[in-house]
Amino acid sequence: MIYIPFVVLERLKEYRKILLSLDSEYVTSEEIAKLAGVSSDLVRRDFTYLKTTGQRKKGYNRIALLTELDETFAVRRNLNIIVVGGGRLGQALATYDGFSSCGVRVVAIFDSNSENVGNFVEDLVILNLEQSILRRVLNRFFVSIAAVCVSAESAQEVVNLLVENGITGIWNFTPVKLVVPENVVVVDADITSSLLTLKRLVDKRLSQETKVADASTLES
Amino acid sequence: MIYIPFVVLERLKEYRKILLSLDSEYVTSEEIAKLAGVSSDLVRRDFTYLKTTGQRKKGYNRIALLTELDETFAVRRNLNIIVVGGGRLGQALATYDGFSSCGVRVVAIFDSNSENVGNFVEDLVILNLEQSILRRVLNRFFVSIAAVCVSAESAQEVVNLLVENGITGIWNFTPVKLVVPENVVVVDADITSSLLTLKRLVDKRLSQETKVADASTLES
DNA sequence: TAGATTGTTAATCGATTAACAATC
DNA sequence: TAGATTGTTAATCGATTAACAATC
Repeated sequence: MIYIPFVVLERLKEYRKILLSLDSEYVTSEEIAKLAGVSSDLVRRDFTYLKTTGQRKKGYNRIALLTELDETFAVRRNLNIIVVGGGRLGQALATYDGFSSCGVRVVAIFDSNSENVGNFVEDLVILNLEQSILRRVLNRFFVSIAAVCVSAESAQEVVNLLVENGITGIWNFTPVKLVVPENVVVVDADITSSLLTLKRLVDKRLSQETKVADASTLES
Repeated sequence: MIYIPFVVLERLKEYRKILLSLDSEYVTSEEIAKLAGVSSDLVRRDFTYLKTTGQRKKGYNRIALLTELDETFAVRRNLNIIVVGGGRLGQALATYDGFSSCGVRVVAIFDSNSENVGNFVEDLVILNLEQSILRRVLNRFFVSIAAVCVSAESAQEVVNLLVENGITGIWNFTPVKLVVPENVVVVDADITSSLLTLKRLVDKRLSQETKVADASTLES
């Protein structure tokens, strides 16, 4: 597996999304660049981390690029995960359409609230988050990844239980900074981060508008 | 508003999360650095973008730092948004606990599926996504931001409608690359991006394990 | 052919780290 | 005081851009 710098990976994901939105046979670095908001030089430079090469005057074969990007992100490789937390978010996640096209399968959904246990979320029954059941599911389906959608208050406790029972990857949908052993990986996915980006953008725009208004006032 | 580079903003969000997870009066750059997985030099350098200064031998006042970070991300400033899409994800978002502490209020939830219209999501009724109703809500509550949680298929169409009616900020929960006019901002929030990060990490770990296994095989 | 586009080298720019004086 | 920690300067490192030869 070739090492690819973090910033490049982030852009490759964006290029992938762009390629999925197009439908022509060939795309040029310039086309991709425009949609991604970067320079075409950067796009070509990023593609040097891939094996796929372009054709002069034509550009890159869109499907070939997509295929390699899917390999880069292991899209085709099947991955079984569990969802922990049977609230609205957990349910939304457990039934997320996009998983099938990314090789992800939710094999079970857990909740520690006995009110939710036993309820159906489409064709999955919410299981009691309890050591023996958890272990059986993890072994049976070779699960090492858990999507954690519980309340902020119980997040760390739940994660501890998961880790004790062999989970080595946490997909963290809570806003909590989780503490885990070295061998466990946390990928943060809660919306706070993008929310703060949004709020700063709105705030920036407001202050710019104020500036513009001030300027016009001065001019008049 | 002081300009802060993108990468620094991303780290500031992480520091904020870390500071929220601690409870001491003072924190040192070293403590934060350890939890964030960066060097303490970098933390101090990042803090030069803020007005808050530390105290030698003591570190930084945690609350003072948090207060300034909250200002940086406009956490206290109230922002009214609408949620578009009344499915599981839309419902999860409309009832998201974290909004209140970030100054965000969901003032309405829309859906174009007549089956969902009229249903309650806690104390909000799902409204019909229709121009006249939309306009009235946007004017009444001074809304410029819409969280879009509709299906991938209808995403672009829905966004067009929103933009035509004055929405200038899209919080995009669909995996679609949206096309919008220049004056409209899109902040992507769908989980595909973090999912691909997760899958690559898992894949990397698997290939490392294979390598280790190979090595031991060779040794034996 | 001429024009368009890739792929790559060299130059620039920006971000991180190393180092350390200041000082609580 | 001595030790710990900040804040900043200088050195390094890495990432982006500029430029252009190759060529379809």
